[in-house]
Formats: sequence, structure tokens, C-alpha cells
Amino acid sequence: MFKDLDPMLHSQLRLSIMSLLISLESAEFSYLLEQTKASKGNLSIQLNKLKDAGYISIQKSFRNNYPLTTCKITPKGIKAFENYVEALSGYIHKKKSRP
Amino acid sequence: MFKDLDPMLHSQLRLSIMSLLISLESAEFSYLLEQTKASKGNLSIQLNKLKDAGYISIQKSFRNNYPLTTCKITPKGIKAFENYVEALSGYIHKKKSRP
DNA sequence: ATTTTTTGGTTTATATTATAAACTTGTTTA
DNA sequence: TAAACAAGTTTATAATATAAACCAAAAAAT
Repeated sequence: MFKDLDPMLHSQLRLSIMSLLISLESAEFSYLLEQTKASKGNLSIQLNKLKDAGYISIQKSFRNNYPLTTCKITPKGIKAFENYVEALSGYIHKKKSRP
Repeated sequence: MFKDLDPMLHSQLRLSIMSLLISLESAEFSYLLEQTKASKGNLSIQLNKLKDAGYISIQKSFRNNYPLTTCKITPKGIKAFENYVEALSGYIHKKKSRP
């Protein structure tokens, strides 16, 4: 009846991150921070979880002497996102008209 | 950018329950148990949370001498479900085509 | 007729999560 | 050179989901 929802994506912040990354070539930590309005700590944690799941890759470098964290979605991440959307659709059908 | 997802509905089991109730006039505890494949304890807890939130009403009665718990979605619950679906749609747009 | 099992749940305890607060390391500005 | 800022990370806490254990009444078995 109801397909299981991937717990890695069934989180508001992680879903927001994936939603952004799926339509961007890559995104910086600070950009994700702005867009999601998460706290830095929470964002850091959730990015690492997504990385550990293999859903994103994280590249660390420097820009103007400051650390720069850049994230990309992986093919596995794209697949997982598409699966999640597919599974969700089984839950969110609209209300049936009543007598 | 991203609307907040109502935490009361952003739970696999509670969303399943609401998804069932939105297209049924009412449903018994045992029916929800079958359909959601949840444990009885978990179902009991989540039904009470939905009731406390005003999203469903719970009617307790007896049938063949046994207790019978019957649930209905409320107008508030219908509205909340519709809002949730609306908010979600902002997250689950499909992948943009890449170069 | 009394022990055992089943029905239909509820309560309590535990494991997992999400989140914010505090901290770190290095850089720039006053 | 001390204070403020950048860009995160780590630690602690609060909230959640879930299952295990429990309970009361009814029915079935002995």
C-alpha cells in the first residue's frame, strides 16, 4: 500500500538540500545556508550524513584564504531523490469527493 | 524558498493514516493497523497525536463486546493535509536537465 | 469452572533524529 | 595585538518514532 520513505530524505533540511542540489551543478555551504535558513551546525551535520549515504560529494578548498565547502549531488543521490518523490506520490493523492 | 512542512504530518505513519482517512468516511483501528503495517503501540500513539492536533476525531465504542476505535478526519485535518501536499510540492520538483 | 488464549488496545522504555549552543581554527580589521 | 569576523565542526539537549511490555475483558479449551 504505502512504500517506505527513505529516512535519509524524509527530513526537511536534507530534502531541501537535495532539492537545491538536484537543479544546480554545485552549491557552496554559504549558499545552502542562505537558501535553507538552517543553522550552520545543523547544515554541517546534515551535509555529512548525505555524504556518508553517498548522496552528495563534498569538496573542500580555499577561496581568499577562507575555507570553502562545495557540494554536488551524485548519481546515487539523484536516483534516491527520484525514488523518494515516486514513493511520496503514493501518500499525497488528493481528497476523494464525498457524498 | 521552502515552506515549512507541518511536523505533525511529516511522519511516515501519521501521513499514511491521514492519506487513508482523507479518502474514507471513517476507519477502524484494526483496518489502519493492516493498511499501515505499524505496530499497535505506535499506531495508538500516532492516532492520539493526530487527535490532540485536532486533525482526526476518535470514537470509542463496542462491537460484539469488544472495544472498537473508529477514526475520522476533521475539516482541520483535511486543510492541514492539503497544506502539507502544497508545501511538499515546493521540494519535489523534478531534476532540471543538465548540459 | 478455572486456566489459557485472543482481542483490542495503552503505557513505558529505548533508540534515533533534529537542532541549537558552544567551540575551533584561522583571517582580517581597528 | 586585541577584537571582530569567516567558515565551519563538535557536543549537548530536546523531540520523535518505534517496539516491547503490559492490561482488561471476552472467548475458548481443559
